[in-house]
Amino acid sequence: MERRTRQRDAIRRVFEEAGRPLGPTEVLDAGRAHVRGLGIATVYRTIASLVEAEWLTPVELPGEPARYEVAGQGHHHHFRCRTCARVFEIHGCTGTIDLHPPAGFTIERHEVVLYGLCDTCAA
Amino acid sequence: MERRTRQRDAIRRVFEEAGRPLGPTEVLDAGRAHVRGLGIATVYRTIASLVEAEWLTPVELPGEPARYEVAGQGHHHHFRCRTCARVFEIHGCTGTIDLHPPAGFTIERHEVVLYGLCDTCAA
DNA sequence: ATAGATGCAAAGGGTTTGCACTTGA
DNA sequence: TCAAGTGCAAACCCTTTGCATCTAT
Repeated sequence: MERRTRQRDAIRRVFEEAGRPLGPTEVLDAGRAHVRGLGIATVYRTIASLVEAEWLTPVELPGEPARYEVAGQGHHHHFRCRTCARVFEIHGCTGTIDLHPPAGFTIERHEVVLYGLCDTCAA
Repeated sequence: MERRTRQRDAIRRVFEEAGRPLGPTEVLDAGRAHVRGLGIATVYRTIASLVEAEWLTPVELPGEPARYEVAGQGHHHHFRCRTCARVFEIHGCTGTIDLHPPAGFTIERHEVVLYGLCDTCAA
């Protein structure tokens, strides 16, 4: 991520305007509105360097290709709509999980993924 | 899943003896100890029909190919060892998660995945 | 000018499918 | 017997990589 290019500006802008985690194909589609001929390889390479630069964070859900969101948003969970398949960030979730692992197992972290209907699809 | 074959017996046995979720490659490797020349396509097809028959349940973890476990074990979470990458079933976990989704969002279910060190790798 | 970035196409990994051969009932 | 099941190889999908071309500095 050394030079500033139209492609990279467009890809960053797509993430900023989306406000939710996006997959490479979603980025490609939205990015082509800004840069005609944008290639999928450029999307993947740019995402990789933005993750490396900690400007993006990977969001991985079970059984699906990785999405990415703008980094630095603090602790939150992710919500996937079962109808439109879009993923949203859910802030303000609290809760505790009491873990009783088998003897000898050490739990270092956990991931929580929520599923349901988003506002648009529920309407 | 209409005929009984050496391959299918071997694959079911591999799952029963493993006692933890297995991926197709793990099944292939273990299955070849019982049936020489076992093919990966047969593993995939047999897993698919065992899932269809509800004898197996898919276990999907973020960013990884699906694993499968013997069905009918009630509610439990999954634990992935960061060192050996094996996945274990964790029963007896309790906890609550207070969810405060945005207005209009409906949460129907959630998934929890635990990460850490298994007993063997911690030793 | 020139090294970094891009786009295309080919290559990679995991999974699925087509097809001729094998085998269970 | 003969349709279901198997193994191989090719096809697929998503992602990464090689390479000639383009471009920001």
